[in-house]
Amino acid sequence: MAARRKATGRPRRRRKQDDQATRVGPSAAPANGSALSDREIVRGARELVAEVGVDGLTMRRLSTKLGVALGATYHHVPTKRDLLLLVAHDLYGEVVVPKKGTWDQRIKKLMVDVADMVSRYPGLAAFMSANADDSMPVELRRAVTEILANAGFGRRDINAVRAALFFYLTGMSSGSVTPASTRALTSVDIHRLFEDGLDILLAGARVRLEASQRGKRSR
Amino acid sequence: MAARRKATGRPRRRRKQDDQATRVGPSAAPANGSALSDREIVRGARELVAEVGVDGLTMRRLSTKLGVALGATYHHVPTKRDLLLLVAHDLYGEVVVPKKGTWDQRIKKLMVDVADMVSRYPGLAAFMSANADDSMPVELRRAVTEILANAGFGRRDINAVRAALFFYLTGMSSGSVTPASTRALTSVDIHRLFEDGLDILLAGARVRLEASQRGKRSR
DNA sequence: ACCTGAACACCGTTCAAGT
DNA sequence: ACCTGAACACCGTTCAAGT
Repeated sequence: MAARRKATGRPRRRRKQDDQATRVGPSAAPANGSALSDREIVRGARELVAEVGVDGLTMRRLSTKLGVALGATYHHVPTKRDLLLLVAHDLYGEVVVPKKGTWDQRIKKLMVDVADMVSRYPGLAAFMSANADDSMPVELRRAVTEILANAGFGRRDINAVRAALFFYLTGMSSGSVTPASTRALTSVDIHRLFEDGLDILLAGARVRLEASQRGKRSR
Repeated sequence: MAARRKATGRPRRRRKQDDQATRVGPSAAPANGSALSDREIVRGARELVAEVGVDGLTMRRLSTKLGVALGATYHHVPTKRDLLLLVAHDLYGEVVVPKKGTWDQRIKKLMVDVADMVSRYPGLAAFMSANADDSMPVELRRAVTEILANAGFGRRDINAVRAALFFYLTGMSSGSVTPASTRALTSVDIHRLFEDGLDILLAGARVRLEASQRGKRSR
Protein backbone atom coordinates (compact mmCIF):
# COMPACT_ATOMS: atom_id res chain seq x y z
CA MET A 1 0.00 0.00 0.00
CA ALA A 2 1.31 3.41 -0.86
CA ALA A 3 2.35 5.65 1.98
CA ARG A 4 -0.49 8.01 2.65
CA ARG A 5 0.44 11.10 4.57
CA LYS A 6 -2.20 13.25 6.09
CA ALA A 7 -1.86 16.99 5.90
CA THR A 8 -1.29 17.01 9.65
CA GLY A 9 2.01 18.43 10.70
CA ARG A 10 3.10 19.28 7.18
CA PRO A 11 5.48 22.25 7.44
CA ARG A 12 3.77 25.35 6.20
CA ARG A 13 5.43 28.26 4.52
CA ARG A 14 8.77 29.24 5.97
CA ARG A 15 9.02 32.95 5.56
CA LYS A 16 12.83 32.71 5.67
CA GLN A 17 12.86 35.58 8.10
CA ASP A 18 16.42 34.60 9.06
CA ASP A 19 17.76 35.02 5.53
CA GLN A 20 20.35 37.77 5.52
CA ALA A 21 19.72 40.20 2.69
CA THR A 22 23.46 40.48 2.12
CA ARG A 23 23.93 38.09 -0.78
CA VAL A 24 21.78 39.59 -3.50
CA GLY A 25 23.24 38.29 -6.73
CA PRO A 26 21.80 38.90 -10.16
CA SER A 27 18.19 38.01 -9.47
CA ALA A 28 19.42 35.57 -6.88
CA ALA A 29 16.90 36.65 -4.26
CA PRO A 30 13.29 37.64 -4.87
CA ALA A 31 14.46 41.28 -4.91
CA ASN A 32 10.89 42.40 -4.35
CA GLY A 33 9.02 41.42 -1.24
CA SER A 34 7.61 38.24 -2.74
CA ALA A 35 8.21 35.13 -0.73
CA LEU A 36 8.57 32.79 -3.69
CA SER A 37 11.28 33.35 -6.28
CA ASP A 38 11.48 31.83 -9.72
CA ARG A 39 14.87 30.45 -8.87
CA GLU A 40 13.45 28.70 -5.84
CA ILE A 41 10.80 27.07 -7.99
CA VAL A 42 13.26 25.85 -10.60
CA ARG A 43 15.57 24.43 -7.96
CA GLY A 44 12.68 22.67 -6.26
CA ALA A 45 11.47 21.28 -9.57
CA ARG A 46 14.94 20.08 -10.44
CA GLU A 47 15.30 18.25 -7.14
CA LEU A 48 11.90 16.70 -7.60
CA VAL A 49 12.72 15.49 -11.10
CA ALA A 50 15.91 13.92 -9.76
CA GLU A 51 13.91 12.13 -7.10
CA VAL A 52 10.74 11.07 -8.86
CA GLY A 53 11.24 11.82 -12.54
CA VAL A 54 9.38 14.09 -14.92
CA ASP A 55 6.14 12.15 -14.57
CA GLY A 56 6.43 12.13 -10.81
CA LEU A 57 6.90 15.89 -10.76
CA THR A 58 3.48 17.31 -10.13
CA MET A 59 2.55 20.93 -9.85
CA ARG A 60 0.78 20.01 -6.63
CA ARG A 61 3.73 18.04 -5.31
CA LEU A 62 6.10 20.86 -6.14
CA SER A 63 3.86 23.39 -4.44
CA THR A 64 3.75 21.28 -1.31
CA LYS A 65 7.53 20.98 -1.35
CA LEU A 66 7.81 24.74 -1.68
CA GLY A 67 5.26 25.25 1.07
CA VAL A 68 2.83 27.27 -1.04
CA ALA A 69 -0.56 26.74 -2.59
CA LEU A 70 -0.95 25.43 -6.10
CA GLY A 71 -1.98 28.80 -7.46
CA ALA A 72 1.18 30.42 -6.19
CA THR A 73 3.37 28.20 -8.33
CA TYR A 74 1.21 28.92 -11.34
CA HIS A 75 1.56 32.59 -10.63
CA HIS A 76 5.28 32.31 -11.40
CA VAL A 77 5.32 29.59 -14.04
CA PRO A 78 2.63 29.47 -16.72
CA THR A 79 2.83 25.78 -17.46
CA LYS A 80 4.53 22.53 -16.52
CA ARG A 81 6.19 22.46 -19.91
CA ASP A 82 7.73 25.89 -19.34
CA LEU A 83 8.89 24.77 -15.94
CA LEU A 84 10.66 21.75 -17.42
CA LEU A 85 12.25 23.96 -20.03
CA LEU A 86 13.61 26.13 -17.23
CA VAL A 87 14.91 23.04 -15.44
CA ALA A 88 16.64 21.81 -18.58
CA HIS A 89 18.22 25.19 -19.15
CA ASP A 90 19.34 25.36 -15.53
CA LEU A 91 20.96 21.97 -15.93
CA TYR A 92 22.78 22.74 -19.14
CA GLY A 93 24.11 25.93 -17.66
CA GLU A 94 26.43 23.75 -15.60
CA VAL A 95 27.98 21.90 -18.51
CA VAL A 96 31.72 22.38 -18.61
CA VAL A 97 33.22 22.48 -22.08
CA PRO A 98 36.43 20.42 -22.26
CA LYS A 99 39.41 22.48 -23.31
CA LYS A 100 42.13 19.83 -23.61
CA GLY A 101 42.67 17.18 -26.23
CA THR A 102 41.90 16.64 -29.88
CA TRP A 103 38.53 17.71 -31.26
CA ASP A 104 37.09 14.23 -31.08
CA GLN A 105 38.33 13.65 -27.56
CA ARG A 106 36.73 16.91 -26.51
CA ILE A 107 33.43 16.11 -28.18
CA LYS A 108 33.38 12.67 -26.67
CA LYS A 109 34.04 13.92 -23.16
CA LEU A 110 31.38 16.59 -23.56
CA MET A 111 28.78 14.12 -24.75
CA VAL A 112 29.57 11.59 -22.03
CA ASP A 113 29.37 14.29 -19.37
CA VAL A 114 26.03 15.52 -20.66
CA ALA A 115 24.67 11.99 -20.89
CA ASP A 116 25.73 11.26 -17.32
CA MET A 117 24.17 14.45 -16.08
CA VAL A 118 20.91 14.04 -17.93
CA SER A 119 20.62 10.41 -16.87
CA ARG A 120 20.27 11.58 -13.29
CA TYR A 121 16.99 13.30 -14.20
CA PRO A 122 14.62 10.55 -15.35
CA GLY A 123 12.36 11.50 -18.21
CA LEU A 124 14.04 14.79 -18.88
CA ALA A 125 15.90 13.56 -21.96
CA ALA A 126 12.64 12.27 -23.43
CA PHE A 127 10.98 15.57 -22.70
CA MET A 128 13.82 17.44 -24.31
CA SER A 129 13.89 15.40 -27.45
CA ALA A 130 10.14 15.95 -27.75
CA ASN A 131 10.71 19.67 -27.29
CA ALA A 132 13.99 19.93 -29.10
CA ASP A 133 13.22 23.27 -30.69
CA ASP A 134 13.19 25.05 -27.42
CA SER A 135 15.36 23.03 -25.12
CA MET A 136 18.39 22.17 -27.22
CA PRO A 137 20.46 24.42 -25.06
CA VAL A 138 22.36 27.21 -26.70
CA GLU A 139 25.38 26.62 -24.54
CA LEU A 140 25.82 23.05 -25.67
CA ARG A 141 25.07 23.93 -29.24
CA ARG A 142 27.66 26.65 -29.23
CA ALA A 143 30.24 24.45 -27.54
CA VAL A 144 29.92 21.69 -30.12
CA THR A 145 29.92 24.15 -32.99
CA GLU A 146 33.08 25.80 -31.76
CA ILE A 147 34.98 22.57 -31.32
CA LEU A 148 34.02 21.37 -34.80
CA ALA A 149 34.80 24.72 -36.41
CA ASN A 150 38.24 24.79 -34.83
CA ALA A 151 38.85 21.27 -36.10
CA GLY A 152 38.31 22.55 -39.63
CA PHE A 153 34.81 21.31 -40.38
CA GLY A 154 32.80 23.24 -42.94
CA ARG A 155 29.52 24.89 -42.10
CA ARG A 156 27.34 22.16 -43.55
CA ASP A 157 29.28 19.34 -41.95
CA ILE A 158 29.06 21.12 -38.62
CA ASN A 159 25.30 21.18 -38.85
CA ALA A 160 25.11 17.54 -39.85
CA VAL A 161 27.51 16.28 -37.21
CA ARG A 162 25.97 18.41 -34.50
CA ALA A 163 22.48 17.18 -35.31
CA ALA A 164 23.64 13.58 -35.44
CA LEU A 165 25.31 13.92 -32.06
CA PHE A 166 22.25 15.51 -30.50
CA PHE A 167 19.86 12.92 -31.86
CA TYR A 168 22.13 10.14 -30.76
CA LEU A 169 22.42 11.65 -27.31
CA THR A 170 18.71 12.10 -26.73
CA GLY A 171 17.79 8.81 -28.32
CA MET A 172 20.19 7.07 -26.02
CA SER A 173 19.31 8.82 -22.82
CA SER A 174 15.57 8.65 -23.36
CA GLY A 175 15.69 4.97 -22.60
CA SER A 176 14.95 3.24 -19.32
CA VAL A 177 12.57 5.78 -17.86
CA THR A 178 10.60 3.02 -16.27
CA PRO A 179 12.36 1.68 -13.20
CA ALA A 180 10.47 -1.56 -13.83
CA SER A 181 12.84 -2.61 -16.58
CA THR A 182 15.65 -3.78 -14.35
CA ARG A 183 16.31 -7.01 -16.11
CA ALA A 184 17.49 -5.66 -19.45
CA LEU A 185 20.75 -3.73 -19.58
CA THR A 186 22.87 -2.70 -16.64
CA SER A 187 23.98 0.90 -16.54
CA VAL A 188 27.50 -0.30 -17.23
CA ASP A 189 26.34 -1.98 -20.43
CA ILE A 190 24.52 1.17 -21.45
CA HIS A 191 27.55 3.32 -20.76
CA ARG A 192 29.77 1.07 -22.83
CA LEU A 193 27.24 0.97 -25.64
CA PHE A 194 26.98 4.73 -25.56
CA GLU A 195 30.71 5.21 -25.87
CA ASP A 196 30.97 2.59 -28.61
CA GLY A 197 28.30 4.30 -30.67
CA LEU A 198 29.91 7.65 -30.06
CA ASP A 199 33.20 6.32 -31.40
CA ILE A 200 31.47 5.14 -34.55
CA LEU A 201 29.78 8.47 -35.02
CA LEU A 202 33.03 10.37 -34.51
CA ALA A 203 34.90 8.05 -36.87
CA GLY A 204 32.32 8.92 -39.51
CA ALA A 205 32.78 12.60 -38.80
CA ARG A 206 36.52 12.19 -39.20
CA VAL A 207 36.02 10.66 -42.63
CA ARG A 208 33.90 13.65 -43.54
CA LEU A 209 36.57 16.05 -42.34
CA GLU A 210 39.35 14.34 -44.26
CA ALA A 211 37.27 14.23 -47.41
CA SER A 212 36.56 17.95 -47.26
CA GLN A 213 40.23 18.74 -46.63
CA ARG A 214 41.29 16.56 -49.56
CA GLY A 215 38.75 18.36 -51.70
CA LYS A 216 40.07 21.71 -50.60
CA ARG A 217 43.67 20.79 -51.38
CA SER A 218 42.94 19.57 -54.89
CA ARG A 219 40.73 22.54 -55.66
CA MET B 1 -14.38 27.01 -27.89
CA ALA B 2 -13.73 23.32 -28.33
CA ALA B 3 -16.34 21.33 -30.17
CA ARG B 4 -18.54 19.70 -27.61
CA ARG B 5 -20.53 16.80 -28.89
CA LYS B 6 -23.40 15.47 -26.89
CA ALA B 7 -23.90 11.75 -26.62
CA THR B 8 -27.02 12.17 -28.72
CA GLY B 9 -26.96 10.27 -31.96
CA ARG B 10 -23.56 8.74 -31.33
CA PRO B 11 -23.54 5.37 -33.10
CA ARG B 12 -23.70 2.60 -30.58
CA ARG B 13 -22.20 -0.81 -30.94
CA ARG B 14 -22.53 -2.30 -34.38
CA ARG B 15 -22.98 -5.96 -33.82
CA LYS B 16 -21.67 -6.64 -37.32
CA GLN B 17 -24.51 -9.00 -37.84
CA ASP B 18 -23.92 -8.73 -41.57
CA ASP B 19 -20.35 -9.98 -41.34
CA GLN B 20 -20.04 -13.23 -43.18
CA ALA B 21 -18.33 -15.83 -41.08
CA THR B 22 -16.55 -17.16 -44.16
CA ARG B 23 -13.18 -15.42 -43.80
CA VAL B 24 -11.82 -16.78 -40.55
CA GLY B 25 -8.07 -16.35 -40.84
CA PRO B 26 -5.55 -17.14 -38.13
CA SER B 27 -7.23 -15.26 -35.27
CA ALA B 28 -8.48 -12.77 -37.81
CA ALA B 29 -12.03 -12.83 -36.43
CA PRO B 30 -13.04 -13.08 -32.78
CA ALA B 31 -13.40 -16.87 -33.27
CA ASN B 32 -15.44 -17.05 -30.11
CA GLY B 33 -18.73 -15.23 -29.83
CA SER B 34 -17.15 -12.08 -28.41
CA ALA B 35 -17.98 -8.91 -30.28
CA LEU B 36 -14.65 -7.21 -29.70
CA SER B 37 -11.43 -8.76 -30.93
CA ASP B 38 -7.91 -7.84 -29.85
CA ARG B 39 -7.05 -7.16 -33.45
CA GLU B 40 -9.91 -4.71 -33.72
CA ILE B 41 -8.64 -2.86 -30.68
CA VAL B 42 -5.08 -2.62 -31.94
CA ARG B 43 -6.20 -1.39 -35.33
CA GLY B 44 -8.45 1.20 -33.74
CA ALA B 45 -5.67 2.34 -31.46
CA ARG B 46 -3.26 2.58 -34.35
CA GLU B 47 -5.65 4.74 -36.33
CA LEU B 48 -6.22 6.93 -33.33
CA VAL B 49 -2.50 7.42 -32.76
CA ALA B 50 -2.10 8.39 -36.41
CA GLU B 51 -4.86 10.96 -36.00
CA VAL B 52 -4.26 12.45 -32.58
CA GLY B 53 -0.95 11.07 -31.34
CA VAL B 54 -0.08 8.96 -28.33
CA ASP B 55 -1.22 11.60 -25.86
CA GLY B 56 -4.46 12.10 -27.74
CA LEU B 57 -5.16 8.38 -27.63
CA THR B 58 -7.36 7.87 -24.64
CA MET B 59 -8.81 4.63 -23.40
CA ARG B 60 -12.17 6.39 -23.33
CA ARG B 61 -11.77 7.81 -26.82
CA LEU B 62 -10.73 4.44 -28.17
CA SER B 63 -13.70 2.75 -26.53
CA THR B 64 -16.05 5.28 -28.08
CA LYS B 65 -14.48 4.71 -31.48
CA LEU B 66 -14.92 0.97 -31.04
CA GLY B 67 -18.48 1.45 -29.87
CA VAL B 68 -17.99 -0.24 -26.51
CA ALA B 69 -17.81 0.80 -22.90
CA LEU B 70 -14.54 1.66 -21.25
CA GLY B 71 -14.49 -1.55 -19.26
CA ALA B 72 -14.77 -3.66 -22.38
CA THR B 73 -11.48 -2.32 -23.73
CA TYR B 74 -9.81 -2.96 -20.42
CA HIS B 75 -11.14 -6.48 -20.51
CA HIS B 76 -8.94 -7.15 -23.54
CA VAL B 77 -5.94 -4.93 -22.85
CA PRO B 78 -4.59 -4.61 -19.32
CA THR B 79 -3.01 -1.21 -19.72
CA LYS B 80 -2.45 1.69 -22.08
CA ARG B 81 1.24 0.88 -22.14
CA ASP B 82 0.57 -2.67 -23.26
CA LEU B 83 -1.77 -1.37 -25.92
CA LEU B 84 0.92 0.93 -27.30
CA LEU B 85 3.38 -1.94 -27.27
CA LEU B 86 0.92 -3.93 -29.38
CA VAL B 87 0.52 -0.98 -31.75
CA ALA B 88 4.28 -0.64 -32.14
CA HIS B 89 4.64 -4.33 -32.81
CA ASP B 90 1.83 -4.23 -35.34
CA LEU B 91 3.56 -1.38 -37.12
CA TYR B 92 6.97 -2.99 -37.25
CA GLY B 93 5.46 -6.14 -38.61
CA GLU B 94 5.02 -4.27 -41.87
CA VAL B 95 8.63 -3.25 -42.28
CA VAL B 96 10.08 -4.54 -45.53
CA VAL B 97 13.73 -5.47 -45.38
CA PRO B 98 15.60 -4.21 -48.48
CA LYS B 99 17.25 -7.01 -50.42
CA LYS B 100 19.16 -5.10 -53.07
CA GLY B 101 22.32 -3.03 -52.84
CA THR B 102 25.41 -2.88 -50.65
CA TRP B 103 25.09 -3.35 -46.93
CA ASP B 104 25.14 0.36 -46.22
CA GLN B 105 22.58 1.13 -48.88
CA ARG B 106 20.30 -1.50 -47.44
CA ILE B 107 20.70 -0.26 -43.90
CA LYS B 108 20.08 3.29 -44.98
CA LYS B 109 16.93 2.43 -46.86
CA LEU B 110 15.66 0.39 -43.95
CA MET B 111 16.25 3.20 -41.47
CA VAL B 112 14.69 5.83 -43.68
CA ASP B 113 11.63 3.67 -44.25
CA VAL B 114 11.22 3.02 -40.55
CA ALA B 115 11.69 6.70 -39.74
CA ASP B 116 9.07 7.69 -42.30
CA MET B 117 6.65 5.13 -40.99
CA VAL B 118 7.11 5.99 -37.34
CA SER B 119 6.86 9.69 -38.05
CA ARG B 120 3.27 9.16 -39.09
CA TYR B 121 2.43 8.10 -35.55
CA PRO B 122 3.16 11.12 -33.34
CA GLY B 123 4.59 10.31 -29.96
CA LEU B 124 5.13 6.66 -30.70
CA ALA B 125 8.87 6.99 -31.21
CA ALA B 126 9.20 8.74 -27.88
CA PHE B 127 7.17 6.04 -26.22
CA MET B 128 9.29 3.37 -27.79
CA SER B 129 12.58 4.88 -26.81
CA ALA B 130 11.24 5.12 -23.27
CA ASN B 131 10.22 1.48 -23.43
CA ALA B 132 13.07 0.22 -25.56
CA ASP B 133 13.45 -3.06 -23.72
CA ASP B 134 10.08 -4.28 -24.80
CA SER B 135 9.34 -2.50 -28.02
CA MET B 136 12.61 -2.65 -29.95
CA PRO B 137 10.99 -4.95 -32.41
CA VAL B 138 12.60 -8.30 -33.04
CA GLU B 139 11.96 -8.08 -36.74
CA LEU B 140 13.95 -4.89 -37.16
CA ARG B 141 16.67 -6.09 -34.85
CA ARG B 142 17.06 -9.29 -36.79
CA ALA B 143 17.04 -7.49 -40.13
CA VAL B 144 19.83 -5.12 -39.13
CA THR B 145 21.84 -7.91 -37.57
CA GLU B 146 21.61 -10.03 -40.68
CA ILE B 147 22.67 -7.26 -43.03
CA LEU B 148 25.66 -6.39 -40.87
CA ALA B 149 26.67 -10.02 -40.42
CA ASN B 150 26.58 -10.62 -44.15
CA ALA B 151 28.74 -7.55 -44.66
CA GLY B 152 31.41 -9.14 -42.49
CA PHE B 153 30.99 -7.30 -39.21
CA GLY B 154 32.08 -9.10 -36.08
CA ARG B 155 29.68 -9.83 -33.26
CA ARG B 156 30.74 -6.92 -31.07
CA ASP B 157 30.68 -4.41 -33.89
CA ILE B 158 27.22 -5.60 -34.85
CA ASN B 159 25.97 -4.87 -31.37
CA ALA B 160 27.57 -1.46 -31.29
CA VAL B 161 26.43 -0.40 -34.74
CA ARG B 162 22.92 -1.72 -34.21
CA ALA B 163 22.57 0.11 -30.93
CA ALA B 164 23.93 3.31 -32.41
CA LEU B 165 21.49 3.11 -35.30
CA PHE B 166 18.56 2.46 -33.00
CA PHE B 167 19.42 5.29 -30.64
CA TYR B 168 19.94 7.63 -33.53
CA LEU B 169 16.64 6.60 -35.05
CA THR B 170 14.57 7.07 -31.92
CA GLY B 171 16.36 10.23 -30.88
CA MET B 172 15.63 11.71 -34.26
CA SER B 173 12.04 10.66 -34.56
CA SER B 174 11.10 11.58 -31.01
CA GLY B 175 11.28 15.22 -31.99
CA SER B 176 8.45 17.51 -33.01
CA VAL B 177 5.64 15.79 -31.14
CA THR B 178 4.10 19.13 -30.40
CA PRO B 179 2.36 20.51 -33.47
CA ALA B 180 2.92 23.94 -31.93
CA SER B 181 6.52 24.03 -33.07
CA THR B 182 5.87 24.91 -36.67
CA ARG B 183 8.43 27.62 -36.93
CA ALA B 184 11.56 25.54 -36.43
CA LEU B 185 12.52 22.95 -39.01
CA THR B 186 10.47 21.89 -42.00
CA SER B 187 10.00 18.19 -42.52
CA VAL B 188 12.25 18.47 -45.56
CA ASP B 189 15.04 19.89 -43.40
CA ILE B 190 14.53 17.10 -40.91
CA HIS B 191 14.61 14.47 -43.59
CA ARG B 192 17.83 15.83 -45.03
CA LEU B 193 19.38 16.09 -41.59
CA PHE B 194 18.37 12.54 -40.85
CA GLU B 195 20.00 11.20 -43.99
CA ASP B 196 23.12 13.28 -43.43
CA GLY B 197 23.53 11.93 -39.93
CA LEU B 198 22.87 8.42 -41.15
CA ASP B 199 25.65 8.79 -43.72
CA ILE B 200 28.05 9.87 -41.01
CA LEU B 201 27.08 6.95 -38.82
CA LEU B 202 27.47 4.49 -41.68
CA ALA B 203 30.82 5.98 -42.68
CA GLY B 204 31.98 5.33 -39.13
CA ALA B 205 30.70 1.79 -39.33
CA ARG B 206 32.62 1.30 -42.58
CA VAL B 207 35.83 2.39 -40.88
CA ARG B 208 35.15 -0.16 -38.18
CA LEU B 209 34.58 -2.88 -40.73
CA GLU B 210 37.75 -2.14 -42.66
CA ALA B 211 39.80 -2.01 -39.48
CA SER B 212 38.58 -5.41 -38.38
CA GLN B 213 39.25 -6.91 -41.81
CA ARG B 214 42.76 -5.45 -41.85
CA GLY B 215 43.31 -6.93 -38.41
CA LYS B 216 42.10 -10.30 -39.58
CA ARG B 217 44.39 -10.31 -42.59
CA SER B 218 47.54 -9.45 -40.63
CA ARG B 219 46.76 -11.93 -37.89
C1' DA C 1 -16.97 -14.90 -20.39
C1' DC C 2 -17.86 -10.55 -21.82
C1' DC C 3 -19.56 -6.18 -21.12
C1' DT C 4 -21.67 -1.80 -18.70
C1' DG C 5 -21.30 2.35 -16.26
C1' DA C 6 -20.20 4.37 -12.10
C1' DA C 7 -16.57 5.34 -9.02
C1' DC C 8 -11.68 6.28 -7.32
C1' DA C 9 -7.63 8.70 -7.15
C1' DC C 10 -5.33 11.34 -9.44
C1' DC C 11 -3.77 15.14 -13.19
C1' DG C 12 -2.91 20.29 -15.36
C1' DT C 13 -5.03 24.55 -15.38
C1' DT C 14 -8.16 28.40 -14.07
C1' DC C 15 -10.08 31.80 -11.17
C1' DA C 16 -12.90 34.35 -7.71
C1' DA C 17 -11.66 35.81 -3.42
C1' DG C 18 -8.59 37.33 0.00
C1' DT C 19 -4.17 40.18 1.87
C1' DA D 1 1.08 42.03 -6.73
C1' DC D 2 1.03 37.83 -4.69
C1' DC D 3 -1.24 34.13 -2.83
C1' DT D 4 -5.22 30.74 -1.35
C1' DG D 5 -8.18 27.02 -2.11
C1' DA D 6 -11.93 25.40 -4.59
C1' DA D 7 -13.49 24.09 -8.98
C1' DC D 8 -13.30 22.34 -13.94
C1' DA D 9 -12.41 19.12 -17.27
C1' DC D 10 -10.07 15.73 -17.95
C1' DC D 11 -6.97 11.16 -17.17
C1' DG D 12 -5.88 5.70 -16.26
C1' DT D 13 -7.66 2.08 -13.77
C1' DT D 14 -10.95 -0.74 -11.01
C1' DC D 15 -15.05 -3.16 -10.02
C1' DA D 16 -19.79 -4.46 -8.61
C1' DA D 17 -23.47 -5.53 -11.35
C1' DG D 18 -25.68 -7.15 -15.35
C1' DT D 19 -26.28 -10.67 -19.66
